[in-house]
Amino acid sequence: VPELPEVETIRSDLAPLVAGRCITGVDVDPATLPLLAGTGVSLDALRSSLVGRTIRGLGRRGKYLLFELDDARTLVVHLRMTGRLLWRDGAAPVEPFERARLLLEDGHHLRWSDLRKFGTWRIMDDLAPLLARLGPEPIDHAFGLKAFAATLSGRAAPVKAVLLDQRRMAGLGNIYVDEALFQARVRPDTPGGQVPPAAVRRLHTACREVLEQGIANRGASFKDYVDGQGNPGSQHMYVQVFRRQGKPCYACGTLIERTVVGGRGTHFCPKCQPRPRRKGGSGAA
DNA sequence: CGTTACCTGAAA
DNA sequence: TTTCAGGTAACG
Repeated sequence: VPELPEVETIRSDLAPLVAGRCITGVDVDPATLPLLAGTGVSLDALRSSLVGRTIRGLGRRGKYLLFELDDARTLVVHLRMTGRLLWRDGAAPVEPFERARLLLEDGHHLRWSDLRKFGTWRIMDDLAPLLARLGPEPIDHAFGLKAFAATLSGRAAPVKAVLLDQRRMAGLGNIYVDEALFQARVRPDTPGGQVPPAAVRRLHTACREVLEQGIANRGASFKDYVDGQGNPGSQHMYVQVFRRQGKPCYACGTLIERTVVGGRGTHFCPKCQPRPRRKGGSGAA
């Protein structure tokens, strides 16, 4: 249940282990294959794309992991809700909910575990169509306030929905969005276009900071997420609002509330994150 | 734009 | 037994 910090942690764990290694085999549970690789993709086709290829490097864009292959193609992996990629000795026991594995020349395996089978592996010749669907990285300092403000400007959708939309910016998910909105003191259901300018500035900074904190803490392990070695992160110990409904706000003591915004469970402090004043308050706070 | 479906297990 | 889950694509 990986968002940008969790995917980045896995990437940084696995990159030095897989770089320069040749793939010597691929196994996939037949019942999972059409969900994992796409309907109509045979195991033979997947093997012919991967076996014999050397992994040049491991990249990331948004929540996608990019295994760069030596034939200029890319194995694009998305973990969705419960996907895991685990670096294991070839003799290690089968993982819980293991659905696939990549065999590497040094005897290690990358084990793919995915309880809910939502995760995907796709071989892509050209990443352009994928990248075109993704907005900028919120942690990229080149993604400035002006561009950020433009994504919110004029939008009627709740600011939370805008921040979750991977086409506008890529990498935030439900945990970090709630945390960023708390840090910026913005109520999640505020229409994007009605977030006051000062709050837009705070939110721009908050999105970067919560993601960077998540990376520093190696991700949030509420339930399913583990890193590339199978170890949990610690970011869940430091969340301010996510899944803290009914508990006191660390800043003011008011009880955290839970609602649904954009179809997602949403957590906020009703006092620290007030509704913006609608009339006469359109100027900077 | 909001809602539904995809899949499975844990928790209520 | 029912509801819920950190994601996204496909609906209406």
